[in-house]
Amino acid sequence: MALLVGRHVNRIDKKGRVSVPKPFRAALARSRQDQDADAFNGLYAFPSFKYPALEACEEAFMTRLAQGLEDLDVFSDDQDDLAAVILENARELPMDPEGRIVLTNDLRDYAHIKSDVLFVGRGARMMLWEPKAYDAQRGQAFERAKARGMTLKLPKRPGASAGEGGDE
Amino acid sequence: MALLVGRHVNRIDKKGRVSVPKPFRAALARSRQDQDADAFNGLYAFPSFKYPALEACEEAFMTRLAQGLEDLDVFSDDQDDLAAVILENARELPMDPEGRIVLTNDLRDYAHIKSDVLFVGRGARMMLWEPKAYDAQRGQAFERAKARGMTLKLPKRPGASAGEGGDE
DNA sequence: GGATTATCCATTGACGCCCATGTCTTCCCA
DNA sequence: TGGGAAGACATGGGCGTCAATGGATAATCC
Repeated sequence: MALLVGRHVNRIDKKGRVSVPKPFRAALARSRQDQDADAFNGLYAFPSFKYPALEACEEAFMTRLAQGLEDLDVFSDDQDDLAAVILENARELPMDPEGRIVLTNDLRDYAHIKSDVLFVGRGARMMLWEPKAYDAQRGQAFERAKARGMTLKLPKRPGASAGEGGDE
Repeated sequence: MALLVGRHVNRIDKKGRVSVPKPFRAALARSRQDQDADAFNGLYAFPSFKYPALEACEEAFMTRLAQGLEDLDVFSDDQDDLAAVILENARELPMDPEGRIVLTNDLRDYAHIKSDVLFVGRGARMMLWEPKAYDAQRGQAFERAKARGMTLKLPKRPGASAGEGGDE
């Protein structure tokens, strides 16, 4: 699985191209080694239904979404609907030799992206934001987490033996 | 898992670099042997919610966080939100051949770090402090611990509403 | 054939790598 | 037991390389 972390801002040129940040490309490339050598080399992008932003991921992740449609044990009906909507609205964005993608107009419009794109690492996937729109949203999320005094409690993974607890 | 212990102060040079204490580097290197040979060589750092300080860890730790988000549960709960906020605010800090990292401006500002960095071992991860801020915080923690001395000795029972921050 | 898309090449600015210096501790031997 | 040498680690700076960006040319689709 790719490990996408942090934020990066890149500019869209007049041909509509924007570089995927190198750390993300590297993480995706590493992840792609474990998969089909002939997997699609690019990103899958679709509108986020929670935010005025885009979600993007590698092929493996989309595959899991598609499988969700076949496996109702894993997904609730609501989630099943969601997966369908996502797949319908998703776009394949091929990457050029320099690691750039071109956002389609519908995607750009949805996220109100004009000249700059903010890439936000979300672990297995990433989000693409109009920078100012993100600022408005993100500050809140950060303050919420802080206010709730949320502590770092790692998800328990079956089989994981790293006995690392929360803080203090 | 890395075992980080003790405190070390190092100076930031005018290029923004600061040496990760040798004992920490050694512990991380040992831990890294057990993982992917091509794992990211550096630290992941993100703001602490509880203190004006930074948390830093190795890739394995961040991967566990990301895996909490990886499942396709779109209706995220508090833990997922937290993981997301952490991942968004985290930064990859690559290590140069001399074992130095460069703190980004946002990270430095958050912890009010200027010229010196205090590295504090925290077991699996470490904290990065402005030295004076740590002293102030530590004094308070000591007083708090002293005041609570008795109750802290009580074993924590599941279901017991230990009005103590911690989990929630 | 015109427009749109993909590959190739050039520029530039940042940062990663290499080497030099400084400082502190430890070890060795008189 | 003290002085000096030597190693280890932190620190400082110069330079080459790479990533982001811009543009030109070649391929593809309608």
